[in-house]
Amino acid sequence: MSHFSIHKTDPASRARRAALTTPHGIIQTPAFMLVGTQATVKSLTPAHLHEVGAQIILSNTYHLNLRPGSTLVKQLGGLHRFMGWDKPILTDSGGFQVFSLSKLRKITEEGIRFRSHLDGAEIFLGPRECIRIQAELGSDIAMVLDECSPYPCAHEDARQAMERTIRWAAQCKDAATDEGLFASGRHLFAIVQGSLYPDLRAECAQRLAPLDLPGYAIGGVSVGEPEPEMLAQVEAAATHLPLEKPRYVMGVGTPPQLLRMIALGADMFDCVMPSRLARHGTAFTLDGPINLKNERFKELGAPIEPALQNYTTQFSCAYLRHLVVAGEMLACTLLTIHNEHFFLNLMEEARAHLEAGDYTPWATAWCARYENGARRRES
RNA sequence: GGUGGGAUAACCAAGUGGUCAAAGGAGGCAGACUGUAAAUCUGUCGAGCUGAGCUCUUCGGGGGUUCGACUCCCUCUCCCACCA
Repeated sequence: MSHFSIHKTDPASRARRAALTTPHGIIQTPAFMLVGTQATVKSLTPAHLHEVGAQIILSNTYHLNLRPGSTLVKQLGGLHRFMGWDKPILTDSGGFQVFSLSKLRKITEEGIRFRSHLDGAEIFLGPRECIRIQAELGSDIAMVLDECSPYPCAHEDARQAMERTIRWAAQCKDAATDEGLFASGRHLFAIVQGSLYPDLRAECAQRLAPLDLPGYAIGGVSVGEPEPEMLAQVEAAATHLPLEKPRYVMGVGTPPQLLRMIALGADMFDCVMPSRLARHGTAFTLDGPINLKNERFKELGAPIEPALQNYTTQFSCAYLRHLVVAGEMLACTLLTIHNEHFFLNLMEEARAHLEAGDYTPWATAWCARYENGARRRES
């Protein structure tokens, strides 16, 4: 029996309702993964994670290797035990840091040489290192080392990054086999690169498919390009990925973007948006995001979103605004609970509508309300 | 009673003859944030005009010197310190 089973497909789009089995449990898809880069979803405890309905969280190879070190985590019983989270964990490879810490790195065929953003020490991350670290962390889903192109990017440069990503993917697969990753039921996902070029996206997806990995990701999106271009890249890659494997779009997106990518056949997502915006005072509502720092919430006794039930919605906008304005740390926790719940709840509804067979009309109406609400506030 | 120090934008605080509507901070109001070097960053905050810009009113009160004063002089008021 496969680790990925598709239960239902949407009659009006390429969306599908499926489930992905990992050593720490089954993930119902479409799924949103909370980002816990440094072995914590900022401001939340594992109890909160369960409460908001998290099925799986993402953590990061680069950061955990720098501090506290993957060997230590392994000694202490692995990442799950270390952080007190017993459900699945996906670890990002550090490939994205190639992009986001670009001033501190040098890329060669062997891998990436970083200057630590913490103390400037030089560190090397190649395919083998990257897999070894993720194996030590004990992640359920490891990611291959990839090279994320900046935006904009010349076709030739994008091709080179793509070629390197494909070579590294094969090396990562070998390393993962050697580490016994697959034997223990853990997964390795390859990553499609190719920047904004549909031909590269298609080629990359087609050339990665024969590796026959447990899943495929679409990377290098939402790095500054306009939304239509981002969705076009997802579509270009997704249509050439194996139907029977999970597809994970890395690092996105806004709620409407998630629904649109589901329609393009994407199954998994992760994004810092709900937690970061929470820390910056923004809360998600069915009518678009609101900035609680705004004066209009000063005396508002209503909850952020009356249609949603979570720990935070018992409080008034006025109270939450007060916490944000006063710089209280509880503001971070409460708003993160709400925002993460908002995203996870959206995925739950999407799954329900996929099962009911009315995903496309539902998603269209949902986006219309969200985007009209946001627009109404702007005017 | 004497001597010295001080009063700057609704708060703190620089400036000490023109480049000052006046640094900086705090605070207010808005904006950004998409595989987290982010509880971060950006803009804006005397008034009026839609505005690059222009006009008007500001540095305790009053008077003076000067082409020109937040900056110099006189005086008054209030605060602070020390001496009586």
